[in-house]
Amino acid sequence: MTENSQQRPDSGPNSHPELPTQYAPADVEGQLYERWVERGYFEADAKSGKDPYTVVIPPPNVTGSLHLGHAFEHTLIDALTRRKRMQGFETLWQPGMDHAGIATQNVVERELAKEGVSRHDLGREAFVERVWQWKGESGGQISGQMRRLGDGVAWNRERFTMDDGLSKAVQTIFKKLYDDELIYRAERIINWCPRCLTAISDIEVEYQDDDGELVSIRYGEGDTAIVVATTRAETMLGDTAVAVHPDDDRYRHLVGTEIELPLTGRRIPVVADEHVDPEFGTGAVKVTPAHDPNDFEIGQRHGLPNLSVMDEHAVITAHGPFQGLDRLEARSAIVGALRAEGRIVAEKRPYAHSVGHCSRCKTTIEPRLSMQWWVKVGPLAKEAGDAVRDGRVKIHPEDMSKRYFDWVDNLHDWCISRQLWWGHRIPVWYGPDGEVVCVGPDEEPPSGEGWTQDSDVLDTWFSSGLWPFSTLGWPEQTDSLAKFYPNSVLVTGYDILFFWVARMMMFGLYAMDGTPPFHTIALHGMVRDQFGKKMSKSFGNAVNPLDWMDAYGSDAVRFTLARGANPGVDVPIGEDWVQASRNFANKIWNATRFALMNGATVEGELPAPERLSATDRWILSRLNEVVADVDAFYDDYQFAKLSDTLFHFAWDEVFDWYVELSKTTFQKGGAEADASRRVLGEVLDVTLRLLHPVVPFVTEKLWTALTGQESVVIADWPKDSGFRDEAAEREIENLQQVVTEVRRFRADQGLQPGQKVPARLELSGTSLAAHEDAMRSLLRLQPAGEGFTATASLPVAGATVALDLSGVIDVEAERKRLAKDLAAAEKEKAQTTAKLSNEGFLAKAPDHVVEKIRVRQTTAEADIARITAQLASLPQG
RNA sequence: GGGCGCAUAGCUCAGCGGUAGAGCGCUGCCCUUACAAGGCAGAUGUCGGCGGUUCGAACCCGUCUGCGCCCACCA
Repeated sequence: MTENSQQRPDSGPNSHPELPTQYAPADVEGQLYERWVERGYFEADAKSGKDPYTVVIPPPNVTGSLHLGHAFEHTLIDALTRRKRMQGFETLWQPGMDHAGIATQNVVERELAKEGVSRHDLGREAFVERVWQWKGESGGQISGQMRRLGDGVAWNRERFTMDDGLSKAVQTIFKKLYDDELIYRAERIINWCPRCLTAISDIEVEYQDDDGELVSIRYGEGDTAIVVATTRAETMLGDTAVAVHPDDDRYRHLVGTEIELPLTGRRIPVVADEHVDPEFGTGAVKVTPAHDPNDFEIGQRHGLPNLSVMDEHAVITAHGPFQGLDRLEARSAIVGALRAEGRIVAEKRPYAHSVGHCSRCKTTIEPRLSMQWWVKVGPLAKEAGDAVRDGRVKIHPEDMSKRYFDWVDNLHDWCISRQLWWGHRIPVWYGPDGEVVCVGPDEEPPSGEGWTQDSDVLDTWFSSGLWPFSTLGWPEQTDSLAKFYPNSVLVTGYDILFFWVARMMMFGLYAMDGTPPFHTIALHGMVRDQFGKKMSKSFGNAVNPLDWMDAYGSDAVRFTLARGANPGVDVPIGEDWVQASRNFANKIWNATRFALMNGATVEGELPAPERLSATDRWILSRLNEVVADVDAFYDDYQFAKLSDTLFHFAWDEVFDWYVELSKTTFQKGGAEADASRRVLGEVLDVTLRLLHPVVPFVTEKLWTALTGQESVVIADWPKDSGFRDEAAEREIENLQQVVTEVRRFRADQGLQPGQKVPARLELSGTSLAAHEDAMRSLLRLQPAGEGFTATASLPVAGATVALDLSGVIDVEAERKRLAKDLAAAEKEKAQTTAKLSNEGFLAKAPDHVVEKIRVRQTTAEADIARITAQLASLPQG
């Protein structure tokens, strides 16, 4: 805290009995949240007669704690659902967590490693027990963070992807897919992580350019010599052919013959295959069907044997001098041996090429031939694409749908089995005589001698793909499922569009008879640091949201995040900005204090417009415009815009102008003051309700103090009453113009803000006459007493403010400033005049634009007259 | 190799055909009885370069340059 935070005592005429001069989030947030939960505000009733509004949480992994990206996502979902709840929907914000198979298993394995224990030391059962233990701790931490953030989730419905109900859902859909022949088992080349010792799916592989070495090796001798190139020399031990293009004249004579494979004493055939690009390299490719996906396909086409030469740890198993070497050791050993034989004809190093890495542990992926379970995605993906194509599901922002189609329309089959211990066990049993039985959820697994269950578990996305309906009780036909499916909107990051969103679409359509899991997919961006850099632990710029919540309050963190949330775009966030949001919360706090101390009220009907001052009519008119704007932004998921709109309306218009103007009104008292107290109450009441979904805590505290009601959580969402008063809006704009102009003059003249100046206001013939007292108060103007001499005369907006600054005024400074303004006004007049004499413009520009230019011209002319008059009124010197 | 996106004030970003905007930062004055986590006033941009369309372009089209992201089985 700075020295400035030294406070005035919280007593005396400016104190409020309950609200101190500074908002202290820590004092209110925790207890408010617990009260909301206790009162059951966030629970959702499946039997309610209200229309449903459903959003599921993108289930956080139970791998640790939430980061700022979660805080961001939760802020958006919470704002959406809080508004809908206030609008009277039966609102469900479904909480839960994801077991996150491989990620969690890795975390727990790392924990064990610290104790010097491997999972194999524990054995499967004990290890899984250990992971459950971890889940308990980590899960508690996560829900604690969610409470701090203010997430209005239905805690009584919390689910976990591994709980009984969801496991049953997994088994049910597995069985259904199996019976429909959309799940099958096959031996293929898969992405193998030699560290995690499991297969992973295509999207779990991250490609990056690594430096390697491209060696060109001569196979065969003399006439039969063919040069092939590789970055993975060790795989040559498993080569079972060399392939060339069928039309390649260079090799035509060799197709069908056999050549010698160096180091092995084996002879391998030369085959012709369309896949080979004759333009690339030498136009000849070594074929290793067991260790490369392309080669595997070539092998299939030509009936080549699949020769595996590495085990699951990527250690060479092929007999000979290289047996037992790790793949990288083997690589250099083999290159060395080939070089010794004079087989290496070229080496290129470094050779940057794209290499796949395990997204969980960054280990280089080894393509490996393996028996795995697969989902046949073709028919499912077709449906998932069509649902978006025909508009049943909308992707927001829309240009993200291109990415979606690109993926859904070009999908390979999905490898769903994982050689892990943490996850849903594959419900398939193998019999002693090679029987394969898929067991449904209500069936007994086959028992007896020799029957064993498949030891693999399912990809974690298999269960999270069911999340929109499994959390509602599916496969049981529950009331909740009937009420809350499909979900209203899915709010999630564009980074898991493929991992999660596409899978939910496929499974939702499949399991729920063609009903897509949600109406809208609202994609948000990634949280970045204040310089737009990706946040990561290794880069040292990752922020624990709790730290900022402790320092500035949850509302401040939420408001900052919401204010940066442009659809689909990454959101940078810095501590300075959180401070600014904290300041905003404090500003709201103090404005409401002011209102309470001055008797603002929400009691009784709002007085009819005829009984209100222009100031009151102006702010009510603006208030309703803001209600309409905010609604439109919410419906379009424009969180940044709605937050910004509220920020500026509250601070600039309500706090800086309306509250300041109301001080004069309250001082004068009478019927106008009474009406104004009611209007101020109304404005704050509505503004706090509008702000509540984004900054729930401070608004709850203040709104209940203002209204005496139970909670803003269950208050009605404001409606645009339709009231507009453009005349009043123009009138206050004029007032603002005059006040600003005179303030500027005062500042330019170096007058102290508090210094009183004698002045005469000429307001007759303008709409500003009623505001004289307010203007005098805002501008520190005294009545023009005896001996008043107007040394400066400021005509603005039809009014004139004459000031007596005898002996104080700096005539030269003012003359200079006016000259500058005059030049600007004259330039403006010239520009607009030119435009208005442009025939093309007049002929083609729309009326409202022409009208706008006319107004600008008129304004410029008025400014010229005003400034000229001001110049003339300056004392000659 | 394909696809998408971005280049606007010192920083991070809105604006996407009719006078250049916000927050933070910056300058000056002020503890004016809601708030110094504040008030008032102010400065700051050939809207990446070059062409084109248009009465008019930060905004549309083409092109170049520099970034970023996604997808892909180039040995």
